[in-house]
Amino acid sequence: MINSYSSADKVLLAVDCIIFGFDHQGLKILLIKRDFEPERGKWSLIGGFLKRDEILDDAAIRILNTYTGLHDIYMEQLHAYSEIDRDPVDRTISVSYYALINIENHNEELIKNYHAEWFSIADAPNLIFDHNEMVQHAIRRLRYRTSIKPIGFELLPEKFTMRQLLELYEAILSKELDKRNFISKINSLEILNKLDEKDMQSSRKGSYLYTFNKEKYEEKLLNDFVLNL
Amino acid sequence: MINSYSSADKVLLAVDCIIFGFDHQGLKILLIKRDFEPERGKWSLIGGFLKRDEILDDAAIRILNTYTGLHDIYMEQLHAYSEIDRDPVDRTISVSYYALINIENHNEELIKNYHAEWFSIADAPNLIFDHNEMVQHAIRRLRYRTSIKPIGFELLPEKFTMRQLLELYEAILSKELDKRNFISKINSLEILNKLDEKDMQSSRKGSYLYTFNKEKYEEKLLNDFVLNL
DNA sequence: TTAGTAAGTGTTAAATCAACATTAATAAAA
DNA sequence: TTTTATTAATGTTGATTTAACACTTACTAA
Repeated sequence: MINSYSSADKVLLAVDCIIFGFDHQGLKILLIKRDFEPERGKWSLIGGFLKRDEILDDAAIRILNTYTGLHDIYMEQLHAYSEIDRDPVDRTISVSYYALINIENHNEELIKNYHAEWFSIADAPNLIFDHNEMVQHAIRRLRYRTSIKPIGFELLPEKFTMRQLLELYEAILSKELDKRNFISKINSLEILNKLDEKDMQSSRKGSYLYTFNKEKYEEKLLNDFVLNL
Repeated sequence: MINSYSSADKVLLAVDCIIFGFDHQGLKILLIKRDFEPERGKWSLIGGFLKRDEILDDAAIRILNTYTGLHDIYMEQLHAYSEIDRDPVDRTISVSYYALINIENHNEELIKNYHAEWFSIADAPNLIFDHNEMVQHAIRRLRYRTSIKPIGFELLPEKFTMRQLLELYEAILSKELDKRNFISKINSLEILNKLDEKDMQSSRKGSYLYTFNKEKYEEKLLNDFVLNL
């Protein structure tokens, strides 16, 4: 009988988070050095087990909060991984989530205590289980997301320069973009506020700072568009 | 301790399949009238439980085969659903898959025995649990898929007319398409073989039959493109 | 005052898209 | 055999979008 609750096998359900951040060095992910078995001492994604009274989205939020201290983070479910021996201890199915966070906002204390660390995508260490695959999958998804929704609000500081935004897009898409075309395409979305203030760090001339127009940004988040960069 | 296997709760893991078919009436899904509790007698997606020695993809294949007799079907994982009481019997997380099948190829015997039936998307009955949501989600995904990969090979008979292909796209995207523009865009993909044979059912003039060029089709499946219809 | 550096800014040719109507082929009916 | 009815097949054009490209400006520090 195909549909029998009694004969069905129960499994552990884990949640693993691919946490993306962005700084002057590019796109990064937050990894943790495991101090528990199995694979103690190796690097892995941040994860945990689903609780009986919890939905997956909440488990992802809880896990992210535990390790970073952050609330109200943009997260999206990605995929369920179910290879039989993906976790050697017990049959565990893992549902991956990716999160976008502002790298400056996390709780450094917490991160240190958990032996977590930011790695540039390019030189991240090898990860346990199928976590490398999860990361690759998440990058593909992030790239896709970038083509149909605005991005940056979650990853950039409140005030940022056009160059920072450009470099964020270049990091995600991993290709060079034409500065002038980029600016006019971004401007056509009408999601930015240009401030009167300049950032004087990067050049003698100084570059104007921008913020996101939260209302318009969120409207665009809901209604997908096509952004050809 | 956040990472403790012993204290973690195990759950049932189900797989539910949104099975799409296409015929002269449009896009359809295969539903089953449950003859087991809970919700006996109501309509639901075709589903089952994950077995201990099975990965999710294989469970989906097994379930689809059980109800339709079909092998080698295009399937894709969609999403994991985890609301606490989504299944009233026991805590069950369900991973949905969508499948594309040629509606003429299924095993009618099997389908009848299981009280399964094809419904047009538009007038499908209300479904149990969160299955309505799963269907909506699957339609959105199918629509997206259609914009970046070729479609039709899985859903149409081996030989088909340009009109059938057009109507398939119209059904999926639920909008009318310009025939001439559609044809030239499809032709530019170079995935069709035009046969010397005509289908005389639909008109006095008769319309040319096409087949998919399997190699080129599969190449396009791998390398996403943008198809603006 | 000068030199150096990154910021800021528009134009154009090429490609793509969207809108649109007439002729062709055939079978059935007269 | 001719006419009629029906759907299939086919290209052009103006509008829009995209991609490529280089010089001037503003400011600081020497």
